[in-house]
Amino acid sequence: MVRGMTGPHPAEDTGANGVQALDPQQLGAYFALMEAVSLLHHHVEQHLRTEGNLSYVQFQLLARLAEGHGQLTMTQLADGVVYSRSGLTYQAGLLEKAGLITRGPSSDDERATLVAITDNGRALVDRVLPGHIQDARRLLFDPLSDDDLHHLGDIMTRVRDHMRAQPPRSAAPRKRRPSPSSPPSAATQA
Amino acid sequence: MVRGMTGPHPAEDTGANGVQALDPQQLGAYFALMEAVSLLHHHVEQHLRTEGNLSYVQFQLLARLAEGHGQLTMTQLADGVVYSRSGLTYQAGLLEKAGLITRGPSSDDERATLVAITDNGRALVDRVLPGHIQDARRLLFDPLSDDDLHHLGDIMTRVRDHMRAQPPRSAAPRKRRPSPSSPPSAATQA
DNA sequence: TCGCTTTGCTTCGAAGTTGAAACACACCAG
DNA sequence: CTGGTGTGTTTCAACTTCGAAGCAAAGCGA
Repeated sequence: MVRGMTGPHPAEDTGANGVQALDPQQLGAYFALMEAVSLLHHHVEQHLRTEGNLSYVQFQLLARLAEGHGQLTMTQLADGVVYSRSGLTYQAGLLEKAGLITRGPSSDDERATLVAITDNGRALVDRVLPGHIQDARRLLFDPLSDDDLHHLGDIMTRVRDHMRAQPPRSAAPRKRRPSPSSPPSAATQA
Repeated sequence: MVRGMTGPHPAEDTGANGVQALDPQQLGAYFALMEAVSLLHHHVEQHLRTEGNLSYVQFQLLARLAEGHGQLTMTQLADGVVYSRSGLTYQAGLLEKAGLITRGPSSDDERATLVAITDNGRALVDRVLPGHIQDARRLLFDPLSDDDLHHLGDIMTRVRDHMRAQPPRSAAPRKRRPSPSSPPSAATQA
């Protein structure tokens, strides 16, 4: 995709904006990555839908709640899955109505809403996860060697952590914009 | 991310469903991949929006039209971008109204709609692409070595091609596709 | 304690996305 | 040619998603 960019358009566009050459290898890797994940996402979503009537986001939320056995606030949850807060409110409403999670007030912070997974929710995750993993394995890992897998995990972990260092997407300050380098703290990772 | 699955739950769930062990390395790579791309997608989307008032999908469509200098049908376009056909109709409407593309009938096939990029559209892509690439470079390639980059491109290209081999997402047959709950009578196979 | 700012969440309206159904043409067997 | 099926697009209604605005509690300095 867009490989033709180096054709009609000069690759060395060092003109007014001083952009470096558009490395075709980077372009290729970038677009392949985006398309592959897009395809993977669609397949997985379809699988989750038929298997447990869940969207990928809902699955992520449940999985996140299932791994840590404590409760999480809405914000922690939203940041954990790269999702808007209002969107999370909506999804949490659905999941609660389906009896998969519970929402309750926090004694710690009167404003916060603590979300916890129910037994039903946990059961659903347990029921759906194996198939989900198999799906991902078949689509993603089938054409990869063990070495590839290792390298991929290593690379994407580094990239993810690098991106997490950027200000979290849902934390856009609402009144003032502090310096563009506010350390998001390792709260998410820890 | 769901790493705890190997804890309370036996990793060798070879029970009723015969699922193999959920390889934690695969899990890690998979979730890191999904989250990283999700973050990347959000950043890029925001950039494209402020830079050229485009969504990522719209950019993809224009880029795809810009690289090949011919015209594409709606279906070709939708498949190329991993997008629903109805969604493409909507986006094409916006892009056409913005004067970035043109839609016209095909002389070849009376049903088809041929989409072509306009000079304005091409100019917009040229204007936005460098910054887009720089963005991706900063977020994605910054923490990677040349070797990593090479490996990543290689891996994702293979994965993408592997997934493309699966039936394209928008090609679900429309007639003989009774839902698993519709036909109480065995009318499926007549 | 009183104000002012920040933070956690929800509500609201607008925009985007999707699959199913509707259309219209293409293609093939008879 | 005629009927039946397949294919390319759009329309439609329902659902999701998002950001902005709103509300309430927390934090902080005077």
